[in-house]
Amino acid sequence: MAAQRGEGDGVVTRPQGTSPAGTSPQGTTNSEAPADVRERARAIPEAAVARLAVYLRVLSGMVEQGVTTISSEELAGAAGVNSAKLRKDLSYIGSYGTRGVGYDVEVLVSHIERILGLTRKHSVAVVGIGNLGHALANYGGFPSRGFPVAALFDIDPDLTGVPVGGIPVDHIDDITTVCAEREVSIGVIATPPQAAQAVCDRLVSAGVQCILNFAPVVLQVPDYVEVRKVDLAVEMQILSFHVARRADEAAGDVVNGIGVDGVVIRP
Amino acid sequence: MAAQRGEGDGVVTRPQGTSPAGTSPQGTTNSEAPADVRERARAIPEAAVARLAVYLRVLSGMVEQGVTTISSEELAGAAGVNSAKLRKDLSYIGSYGTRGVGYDVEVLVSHIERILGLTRKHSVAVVGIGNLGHALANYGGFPSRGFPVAALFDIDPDLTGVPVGGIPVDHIDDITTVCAEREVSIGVIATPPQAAQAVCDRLVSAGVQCILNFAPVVLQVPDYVEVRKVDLAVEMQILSFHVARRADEAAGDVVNGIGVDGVVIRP
DNA sequence: TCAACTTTGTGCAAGCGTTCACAAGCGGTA
DNA sequence: TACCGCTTGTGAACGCTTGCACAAAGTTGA
Ligand SMILES: NC(=O)c1ccc[n+]([C@@H]2O[C@H](COP(=O)([O-])OP(=O)(O)OC[C@H]3O[C@@H](n4cnc5c(N)ncnc54)[C@H](O)[C@@H]3O)[C@@H](O)[C@H]2O)c1
Ligand SMILES: NC(=O)c1ccc[n+]([C@@H]2O[C@H](COP(=O)([O-])OP(=O)(O)OC[C@H]3O[C@@H](n4cnc5c(N)ncnc54)[C@H](O)[C@@H]3O)[C@@H](O)[C@H]2O)c1
Repeated sequence: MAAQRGEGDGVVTRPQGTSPAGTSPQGTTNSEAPADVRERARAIPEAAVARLAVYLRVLSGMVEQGVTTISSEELAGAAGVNSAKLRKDLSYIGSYGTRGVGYDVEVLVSHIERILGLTRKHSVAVVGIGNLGHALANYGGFPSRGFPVAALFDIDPDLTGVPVGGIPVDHIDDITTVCAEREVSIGVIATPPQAAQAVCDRLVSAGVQCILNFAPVVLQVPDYVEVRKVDLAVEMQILSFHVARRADEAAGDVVNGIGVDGVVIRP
Repeated sequence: MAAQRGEGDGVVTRPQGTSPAGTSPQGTTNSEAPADVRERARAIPEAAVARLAVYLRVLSGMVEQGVTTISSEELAGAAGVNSAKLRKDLSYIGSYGTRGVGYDVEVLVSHIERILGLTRKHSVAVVGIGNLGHALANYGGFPSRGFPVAALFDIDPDLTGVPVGGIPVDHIDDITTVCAEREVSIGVIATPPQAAQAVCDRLVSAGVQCILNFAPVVLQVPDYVEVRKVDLAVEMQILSFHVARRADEAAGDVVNGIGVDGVVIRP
């Protein structure tokens, strides 16, 4: 079973856990034209991929503001990273900058989109149309970024046929046919935790190979399926850890009566 | 400004970006009793903290099932990690296992809770009671894990006073007084992206030092504030990247007519 | 054309995090 | 008590990620 990644791995983490759990044994390929692109894509570190998505969002904003050129320093500032890291990240996808000038925003956007596979459409299915499922189905941020929500599923017969965010809910039992019909490539699990593994299994047998899981459970999937998880309780607990650590530090400083300079708990 | 961590960095996380951007200069503390606990807490890698939260969830399930003792191998399986990693993670918080036997589930639970700071209560405020905010306010998983939702805020006057999930929504202008009154320690941002930085600034001046951000923006905060972000579009794009990579590999293999054995795209 | 200046792309070293592998320690058994 | 089998805890090696620092490569202006 493949390990799943997410948040802090923050993360998160990712996240966060980042070993590319044997998606495939390295087949020595040696075709001519697309080979370098493939090799390159394969070589991009997971951490860099996550940041590329962030750069893409920032750059899209820049395009809308009419910015045509940007330096690594500026982009790094806007994305909240070190500029050396940014340049290294961009170097994984090729050399598209101009020394002395910076990067052409549109060129960069199109190359990042290419690397992230955003030139294809990725239809999304949401399973579990409860509180969270409703929010996801209504969320405009998915379709606008190339991830149209194409199907909704629930086990509750009262929901079947009811349109949410413009799409009628299908019964979970129809998952295989509907997913095939609408070419769903990403499944989102928003069911109660008890149902998550079963739903996951059904998604996998329906041919879905990418899963985003909101249920607080560790899903078991075959190696060829990619799972990412979003676990809000875990996020909260990481924040809690930092609160505790900071409180302990403060307590220690008070005990010592030292009052370490530079530490500002609340300025 | 502190960098913010989240997802995958995954693995996330990171999850992902994981450098402890100078929350404080290392003050050399040397008090006696609690010093080792503090030193230890400080030394736990972020990635390990995220996993400890997962172990805790799994262990809580075990307690309910009446399991009293568990080996690293079993727990690792249930948490989806390698058993060596699990043991190392647990070693960061101390030596509470019994060689030849395993770990006492309840002992482990209480120590992880202590390290994660879950012995204190962490009140949560949600800002932006729209689609997502409603789901979060109604989510039972927060209070049940020691994160009571104590306040809700929105800018929409029509929402003010309306109870959501049992708590009446307050106007964003009252954020400082209400947060102080209810001792809010974690702020959750679920507003549109345009409003996120302003909301973040208000949370920070209200004394909130931990922020969980759902808006797709990079927040700028002072060093002493801890930000974690949940960015669903980024998660989707990471999944998309893997689809693309896999498709490229498959294409390459087909071009070569090799058909690398062991690669199962869809079994 | 040339020099001064700006910014990219990257080799390299240091720092983390993961994994291996095994000694140390514990419980059970004869 | 002495032995055996099992499981923990961790030193050490490895590999990924980060950040520095600088040569290479471009622009601008004279
Ligand atoms: N609400 C939140 O803000 C939030 C936050 C974080 C995580 N989560 C997690 O997301 C999941 C959903 O949360 P929610 O608050 O929307 O719960 P919910 O109870 O409101 O909704 C769950 C939905 O799933 C459906 N369902 C149940 N079993 C199913 C099955 N086998 N197949 C298909 N559908 C099924 C139910 O009919 C219901 O409509 C939970 O696992 C929860 O822990 C929720
Ligand atoms: N809905 C989702 O499933 C989803 C998923 C991922 C990310 N997000 C992100 O979460 C955020 C919220 O999404 P949503 O779908 O709930 O949006 P929404 O429009 O339904 O809700 C936003 C709410 O924020 C309130 N608001 C606006 N400005 C405010 C301010 N200055 N102070 C306080 N409140 C303010 C609005 O009145 C509204 O109630 C967005 O940034 C979105 O990108 C949403």
